Amino acid sequence: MAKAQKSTRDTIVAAAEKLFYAEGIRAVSVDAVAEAAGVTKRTLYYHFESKDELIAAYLEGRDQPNLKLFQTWFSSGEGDLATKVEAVFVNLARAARHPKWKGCGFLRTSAELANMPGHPAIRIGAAHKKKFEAWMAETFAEAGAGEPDVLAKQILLLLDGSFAVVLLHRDPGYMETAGRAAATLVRVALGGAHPRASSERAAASF
Amino acid sequence: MAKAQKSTRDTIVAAAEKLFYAEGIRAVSVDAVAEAAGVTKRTLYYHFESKDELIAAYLEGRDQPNLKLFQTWFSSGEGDLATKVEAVFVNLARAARHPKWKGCGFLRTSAELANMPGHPAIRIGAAHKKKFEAWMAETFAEAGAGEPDVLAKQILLLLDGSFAVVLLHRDPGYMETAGRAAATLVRVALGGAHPRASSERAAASF
DNA sequence: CCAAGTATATTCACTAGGCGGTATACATAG
DNA sequence: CTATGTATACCGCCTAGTGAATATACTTGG
Repeated sequence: MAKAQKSTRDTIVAAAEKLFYAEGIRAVSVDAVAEAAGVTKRTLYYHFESKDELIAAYLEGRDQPNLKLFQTWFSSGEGDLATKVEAVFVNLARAARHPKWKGCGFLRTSAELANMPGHPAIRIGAAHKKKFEAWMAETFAEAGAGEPDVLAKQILLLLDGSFAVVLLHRDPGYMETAGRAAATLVRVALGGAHPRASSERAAASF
Repeated sequence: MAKAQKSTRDTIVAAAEKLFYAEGIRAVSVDAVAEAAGVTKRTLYYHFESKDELIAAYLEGRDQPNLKLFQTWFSSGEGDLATKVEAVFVNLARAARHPKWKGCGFLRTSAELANMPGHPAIRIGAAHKKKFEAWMAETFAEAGAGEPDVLAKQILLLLDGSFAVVLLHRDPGYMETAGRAAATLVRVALGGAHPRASSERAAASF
């Protein structure tokens, strides 16, 4: 169903995605996107009201594919839950070794637009990360982990941390280190034993 | 030593810091920095060769103060090592609740300049984070933690992850969650016991 | 079954202002 | 009188966004 024939709008979004991800939002002009898409700027502005709307469309288009990718990586992990979580990080490290890798488009956009807190693109990014977190929380809950919501947030923190750190140092090894940390946290939450199993100190000390 | 009298150069850097941090690098023009500093653009270009050099000076100026702040927060934690590490995150959460907080200037800059990997500002940011990591590693080594270098990287990942996540969601609660994760990892590395104490699976499974 | 009309999609040419950076000249201090 | 620092004015280019005309595709009337 749905003809595969690429509409003009899709062509523009595809060009925007490539450029925005490679160069950054503010570094790429609307003219550049239009030229890369093979249309005039006026045509672009027929399909999008503003550059901001184009940015939003770019991220909107990355939401589902990215989530699917994480889920595929997770499923590919052979072993217990901790190993599957770690597999996400190992695969991410592999992806980060590709020369065109430039971090997480959602996080980079939120960094660039930090002075526009309500920007639609930021809301889309926030929703994307919330979906990841919800998926993780559900997975942990099914496995019977203590405080699955907290654990999900911690995995997200390690994931986004590795995006940020690897972008800065250009050393994907950090992702594998993050994966080990994630696996440790999962095992503590599951096997739950040795280091004060994390309950009943819910708020942090001071 | 060193007269406190603010030189023109320092005034410019101070103005650049305020604007770059609040609005982002590419969103702020050289004219805007000059005006905020109360000098003409030509004067600014007498003290700095280019905008890139000004960006580098901005981050250079944040290096030591930021590190000192982390160390102060760490020392303020009353209790064992894990509690002191957690204190860094708790204090960071408090800072992040300030309305002018806009994440980590180093990480945001590296996100904005992701298409210029060798940029001086990125090198300064990388060096800054390495200093943090080295300080953590040394602290953990003194405490006799297993694999202090790995643990230091994991704390850094949680720290930078919380910068990224909180910038996106505007929910400093994530920092406290990261602090709990950090404390757990420290306890596992110190008390070292229950969940396969992390040695001898150094590389990740596949 | 074709003509007229209309909605969609696209183009060229343009604006008004902002951008990083500079040529030149002037002040002040040693 | 020279070195350091500051100012005015400017350059060429790029920026997001637009006005008006046009081409294509679908409807509708006869």
